Amino acid sequence: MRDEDRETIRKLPLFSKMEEHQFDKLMRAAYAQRIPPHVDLIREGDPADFLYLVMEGSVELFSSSHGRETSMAIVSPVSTFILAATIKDLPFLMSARTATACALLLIPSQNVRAVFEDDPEFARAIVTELATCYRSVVKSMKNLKLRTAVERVGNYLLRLHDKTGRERVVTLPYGKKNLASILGMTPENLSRAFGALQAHGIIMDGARVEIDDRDALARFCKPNPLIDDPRS
Amino acid sequence: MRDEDRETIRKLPLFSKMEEHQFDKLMRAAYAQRIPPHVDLIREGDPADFLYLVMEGSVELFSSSHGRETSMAIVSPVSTFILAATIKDLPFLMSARTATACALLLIPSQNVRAVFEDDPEFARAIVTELATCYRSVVKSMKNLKLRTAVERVGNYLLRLHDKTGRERVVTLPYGKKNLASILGMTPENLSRAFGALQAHGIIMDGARVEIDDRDALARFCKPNPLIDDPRS
DNA sequence: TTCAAACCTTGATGCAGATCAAGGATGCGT
DNA sequence: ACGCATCCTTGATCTGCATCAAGGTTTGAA
Repeated sequence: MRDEDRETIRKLPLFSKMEEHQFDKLMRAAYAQRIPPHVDLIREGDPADFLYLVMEGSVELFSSSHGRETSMAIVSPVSTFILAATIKDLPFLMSARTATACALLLIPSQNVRAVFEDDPEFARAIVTELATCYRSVVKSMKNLKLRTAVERVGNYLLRLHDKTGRERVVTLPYGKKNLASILGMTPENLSRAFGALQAHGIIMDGARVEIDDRDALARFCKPNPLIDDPRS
Repeated sequence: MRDEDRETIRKLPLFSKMEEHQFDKLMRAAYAQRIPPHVDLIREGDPADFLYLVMEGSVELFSSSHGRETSMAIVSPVSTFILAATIKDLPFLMSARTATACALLLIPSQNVRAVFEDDPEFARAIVTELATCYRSVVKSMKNLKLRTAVERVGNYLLRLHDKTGRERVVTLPYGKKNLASILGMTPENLSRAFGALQAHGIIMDGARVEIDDRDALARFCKPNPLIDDPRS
């Protein structure tokens, strides 16, 4: 692993307060990987042998049962996934695949659990991380159950608009097929949703989206901080 | 608080390993309440002033936004709710109301956070609790997205059947209106779902359900441990 | 016992979104 | 430039579930 990466990781809330030698122990056991897009990483039901850290790119968490499949969440840098399974030493509840090309860091679960037992600061940091994960699943469940497909797309655009400094034009960071899956709908429906939103302040042009009238968009899709605000 | 309750609480995984004086501190600050059914306890967006423990009865977590409402989870004894909000000192993401008459214990969040800082064993226990909560939300999201309404009802019956020692007859623990909400559908549809399941091994009679052919039921609604098993 | 209220069931209809199908557009290797 | 594959869009149809409406049943109070 490059020293630069090591420093980035060390500064993450999850690792910043732990003892140096414990951090060393984790990093020595860890290894970095670069993975192309659309590669399967883990399959639900498998034992949680590693804790994953997404350094670059994005990973899709999804789940399937008896022929149906659904996307559960998208993980962006820099954050972990399957922390809960790692800590409880239980099988994964979700599968994961790369959405884009990724740089990942894998830390053996055994080491994570060992340091978790030894280093109270690390244990406390894990609490915060898990609480964040928990709240983010709750939020995405609310997003899904309380909104129509068109509203979900609209709110997604609003968040994207915020993240990119409210430039007039935003560019979709994924292919529309992926995006549809992330937003919990089929590609066909995403297409129609974009079409419908053109009556509410946006202008579509391929992957470029012009936010022409943000207020109109917001009026239509009613953003709610208890669903959309990533900090709350 | 009665000594008996105190002992029950002390034995919960969340509290069993913490230091005695820290436990004392929490319990002195806590207070017990008995609440009738269908009473609102907290409203989403409010600050998380207390951590709640359900000692008896059951509590429904739900959420609403712009006129729509949806049930998110049901909390049964003995467990906590809104732990994540308490720890992070952020507003609730869900509202809560009693589903049945309840005995609750309220612990001021400040005290929880203080002990969390002081007692590493408590911090570690919170990790386990949060990981469990996280996994249970993921499971209910999968239940919701990967199954039809009829399948959800069928799997609910299978779980109920297990919990009551696989007696031939099970009794529904809630009114059907409540049950519908818990299972994420309208009362009308729950009725129809019970009707549909009579072709797959059950015989309905009001709140009594006769499990006539468990295998047929299971064949139809395809239980999956990664959704249904509460221990995994 | 009777009446009212709540609960439950059943049928008819409506809507959101999935699925199916086909026709562009775009990109890529040769 | 060509052919081919993938992606994206659009329209038609289908399905699951919600909604609306009405009738039946249970419960509890007077």
